[in-house]
Amino acid sequence: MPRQSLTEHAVEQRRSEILNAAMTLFEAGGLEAVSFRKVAAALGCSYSAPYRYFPSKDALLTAMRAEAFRWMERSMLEAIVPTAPPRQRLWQLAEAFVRAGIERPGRYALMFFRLPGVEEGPRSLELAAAKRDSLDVCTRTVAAAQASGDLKLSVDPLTASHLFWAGAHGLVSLEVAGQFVMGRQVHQLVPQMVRTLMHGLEQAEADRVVALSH
Amino acid sequence: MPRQSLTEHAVEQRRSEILNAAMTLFEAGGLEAVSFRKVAAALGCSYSAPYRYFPSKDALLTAMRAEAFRWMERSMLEAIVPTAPPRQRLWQLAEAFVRAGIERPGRYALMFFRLPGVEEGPRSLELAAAKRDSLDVCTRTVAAAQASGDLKLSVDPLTASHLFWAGAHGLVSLEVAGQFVMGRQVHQLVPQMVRTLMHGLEQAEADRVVALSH
DNA sequence: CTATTAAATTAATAACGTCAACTCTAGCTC
DNA sequence: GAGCTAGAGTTGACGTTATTAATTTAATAG
Repeated sequence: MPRQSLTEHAVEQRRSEILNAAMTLFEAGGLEAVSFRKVAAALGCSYSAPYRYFPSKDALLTAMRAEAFRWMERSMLEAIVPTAPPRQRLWQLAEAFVRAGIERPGRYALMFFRLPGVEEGPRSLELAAAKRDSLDVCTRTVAAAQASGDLKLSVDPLTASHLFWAGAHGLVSLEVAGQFVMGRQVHQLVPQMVRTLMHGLEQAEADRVVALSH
Repeated sequence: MPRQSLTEHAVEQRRSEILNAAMTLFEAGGLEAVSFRKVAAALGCSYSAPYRYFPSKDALLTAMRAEAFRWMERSMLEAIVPTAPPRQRLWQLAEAFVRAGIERPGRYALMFFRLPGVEEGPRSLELAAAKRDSLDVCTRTVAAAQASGDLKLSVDPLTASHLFWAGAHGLVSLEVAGQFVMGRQVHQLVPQMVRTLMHGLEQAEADRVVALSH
């Protein structure tokens, strides 16, 4: 074998350099500020060099989306105080999710918005994994709260976390995607959403109490 | 005055011809299939002609987004049976929302996804109006249900409709934006979401009952 | 008919994604 | 060390795009 190729680590290094440059560009000027040529210019290399690490712009965008999910996962994990009571951890998580989304609408949009075509390629295990992992944070928190007896829900943790996640995402997305929720701050609506969902999912319990008391 | 300019109606006609062509192209091949040149080709005119009706591609995209909201509004209105009990109308609305989103993910994505840059231009009153009107369908339905006494919520109709809308959108968006809700059909989750929100918002009532019964 | 003027076309520019051909260079075999 | 080799990077090119300026077309008022 002739010339030893870059170590796997070095390749990963390059990849993340390119990715970082692309994210910085995106952060500064939105999607239209992201092009192979600008990324390459920022990196001081030729406009075609990044092709060795990302086969297409689509692949670069997909990697950016995965990175956005990882960032959200980190944001949530950092906000959760491990010593806090389980139920409160769920609140911390919701708050972190919303705060992250509002503070960095671009990154947030990257998570959920289909950019290039209509199809979501089945490719990119990386993106799928990043998605799963970030949702898992929510599922685990719910499961922990439920296991500790701090939270009694009428559905399984996965369903509950889907509902929480969707509720929070719906609100943030409405805020991020335009002044839908017009005069109001999502900050006010999200607690309401979480509280309502909690109460609703505990409803079965309450119903039982009502039924018993009759 | 020399050559009479197109009547306002004729201009509107042209605009919607262009818009329809763009939507058809989008429907068939996603965003990347939409370009002034392809639209013009489909219309049989020069690639620069549409510029007289849409000052930029951004403007065309914005109009497409507004059209997507109008479509959603129509879908919901068509699904609501005016003679049905108010509470059931809310269910019909939610179902219609979800069905529309799942059946035409492209159009749905158009509604909520920021396409070009990160900024949502303050321009386009048309888009803002289309957004408002489609949400209004939900708000009015909730308000009617509440006014008729069929639905007793602990919050005002606007807040409630924001929560319903966000909940449904969150789920559909998760489904549309990728296989997030993995093995499950949103069809199952949406009723759960609506039911949970309803129960949660009626919780105050239930709590009162519980309190009274003690 | 002529002047006027909106509408439409053409030509041109700059940027883009992508690819093929090329150069360069570090290491392997001998 | 000489020469080969393959991977990393560069350049040039092609086709497409959005957008603008210059130009042409055509209809109507006088």
